Amino acid sequence: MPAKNRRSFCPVSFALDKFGDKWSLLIIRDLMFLGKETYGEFLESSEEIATNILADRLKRLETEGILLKFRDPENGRRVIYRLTEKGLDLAPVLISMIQWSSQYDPDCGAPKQLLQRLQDDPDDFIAEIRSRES
Amino acid sequence: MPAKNRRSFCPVSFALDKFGDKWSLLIIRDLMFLGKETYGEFLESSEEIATNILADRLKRLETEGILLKFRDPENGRRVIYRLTEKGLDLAPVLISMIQWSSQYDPDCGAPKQLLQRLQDDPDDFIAEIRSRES
DNA sequence: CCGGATCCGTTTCGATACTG
DNA sequence: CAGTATCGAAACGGATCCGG
Repeated sequence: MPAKNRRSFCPVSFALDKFGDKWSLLIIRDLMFLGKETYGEFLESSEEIATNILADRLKRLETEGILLKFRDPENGRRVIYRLTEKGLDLAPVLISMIQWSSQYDPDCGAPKQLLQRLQDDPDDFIAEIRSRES
Repeated sequence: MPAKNRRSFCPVSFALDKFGDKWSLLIIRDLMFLGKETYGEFLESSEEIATNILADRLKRLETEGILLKFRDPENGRRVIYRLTEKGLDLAPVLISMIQWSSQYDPDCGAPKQLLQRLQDDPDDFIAEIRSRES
């Protein structure tokens, strides 16, 4: 049976407060699964986020400690965004969303190979995400 | 390395389109973890959703096939909402959000016992959610 | 009463144009 | 390339009303 003290159960709303809008998780997906890391690359995503919204969400996610921002040491004009540990720890959330979507829309674009791997050994996949540099 | 065909990778946005707003996942949480099943019970949640927003989200989630609505056979005036299979299959998403929140805010209200159980044997917990009647 | 629908002031979002 | 500024559109929240 469910918990009695309903008032104090708010882990879901804690998470939604951090990334529960229309765009934040898409940015995190870009970083985690599509290897993107610059403002311009996020803009290229098929969902077509507006520039002001993107800037706002990047700022908020940085404030939340989910991603961090720094200049490319090899190209001072390039700004790079990267997931922090806290952001990388969102991998299971993204993965379960991808699995659910694939179950109910097989044509949603998740590669079969990726799905198989996520099912067989998700921890291995997460480990790879973490180890990825540049 | 990330996939090349970025255009066609949209499982995350598929999911967000279904429940990626401020309220839908909170309703699903109420159904899945707090044993709520009526309009009035959803209104009592600490996030204080407005009546018009609640009605709209319930309708949308029903349209998406995530929950269904029917009259209480034992009380014709009572309307009951319940998760469908498709809705129950969102359990891993909710669970990973709860785990993430608990990791970064231990005071967010997830009972230690629940967390332990989710970590030890999540499938067992999901099975219980599924088997729950009334 | 319960489960909404309607109206309306306010906040937030987002498309576009523009800038350092 | 990486953002701001502006301004109309949409969503939200609160109050109130309505039907069974």
